[in-house]
Amino acid sequence: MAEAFRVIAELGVEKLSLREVARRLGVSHQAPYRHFPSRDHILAEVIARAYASFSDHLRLRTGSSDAQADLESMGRSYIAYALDHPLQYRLMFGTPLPDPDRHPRMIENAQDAFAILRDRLATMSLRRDRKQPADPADDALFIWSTLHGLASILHADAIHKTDLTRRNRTQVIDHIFWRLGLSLRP
Amino acid sequence: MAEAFRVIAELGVEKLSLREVARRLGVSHQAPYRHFPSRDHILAEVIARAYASFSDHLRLRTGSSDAQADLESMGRSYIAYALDHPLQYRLMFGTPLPDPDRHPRMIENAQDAFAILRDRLATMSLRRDRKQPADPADDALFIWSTLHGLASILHADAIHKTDLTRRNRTQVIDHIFWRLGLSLRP
DNA sequence: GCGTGCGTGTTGACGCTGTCAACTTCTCCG
DNA sequence: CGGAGAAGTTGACAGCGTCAACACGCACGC
Repeated sequence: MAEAFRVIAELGVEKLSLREVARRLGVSHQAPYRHFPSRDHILAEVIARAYASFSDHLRLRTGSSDAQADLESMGRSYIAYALDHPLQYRLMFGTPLPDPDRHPRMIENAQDAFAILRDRLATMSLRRDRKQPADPADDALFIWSTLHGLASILHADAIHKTDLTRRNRTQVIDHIFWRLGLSLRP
Repeated sequence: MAEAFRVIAELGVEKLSLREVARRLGVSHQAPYRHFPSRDHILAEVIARAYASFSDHLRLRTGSSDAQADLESMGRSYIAYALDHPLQYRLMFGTPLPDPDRHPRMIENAQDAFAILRDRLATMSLRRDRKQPADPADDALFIWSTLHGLASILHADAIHKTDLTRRNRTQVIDHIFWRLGLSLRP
């Protein structure tokens, strides 16, 4: 698994091959096949671990008592993960996933990660306004959308250079969090 | 090109192969090579056309005089394209792009699409509040983030079934546009 | 009128990949 | 002690991208 991840890091997902992994480990090209039914199963497992790592990162965040501050903390935690672990983030959200029906563990971990955000945001919504009529999951999706979109754009920018590159990233991020705060203020 | 796109539609990007395209067209496996230097060049061209199609779709939108309504119109136009052309959208934003440095045309078209949004939003920002200190490009990025995030989530949801599937998509979309409107109101 | 590029297509080969099958080796437990 | 099963190995096959060499046909300059 570790070697597979290293191959992805060095050569990219699409260049991941069982034979390359085996070669690096000094074993025959069929040895990995004793542990994974197919190449996609290796990839699915790598992605599943990325989701787990992402979930852990979100869970470990220290919560704040103020709802607004807590939201920002969670959002920044999300973005921080995306920026600190670009490879994992791209694997989770920027890569055609191997046939999900065949890899339930991967999907479970993905849903788990989203559940953390949704539950956190749901309680925060309630804390902010007890009589809020809208489904808190809708707000969770709204925030998730913005966070994911921002992370994706920051990544894409890292690859091909839009004119954003020269702009100060932190300024853009701050601005987006400011707007996000505005939209959720009662 | 058309056949290549068809192959992607039927079998997925990762299964696109020059030989398959040639086979379907009834020519030898090397014939496509006379028109494209490599497989990545075909893919890059398909993606470049997707960006062009996306730009056209955004440009053809009928603008509105009211800034708020115009924003919503543009946003819904964006989401409509993502939902009506899931394949193109995934090619542009959900696939590891072939080495961008080697395919400048693809990047140009991508930047063109973003420029449409940015320019539109910039003039709208000015119309809404002439003394706004923040860089309108920041707002453009904020909105782009939310739109792109929403589109990505709607797509991902179409693939692996999060619990969102049962919820009413239009309700979620409406809610997000409502929040987006709130965040931009002066 | 004729030759000659050149665009297009073809065949064949190479090394890479995933995957299947058969064979070996080792370890552990009844 | 013997056998079962896990793990590794070798060999094969088809599919892929790509390089090289060869074949056709049309359009243009002498």
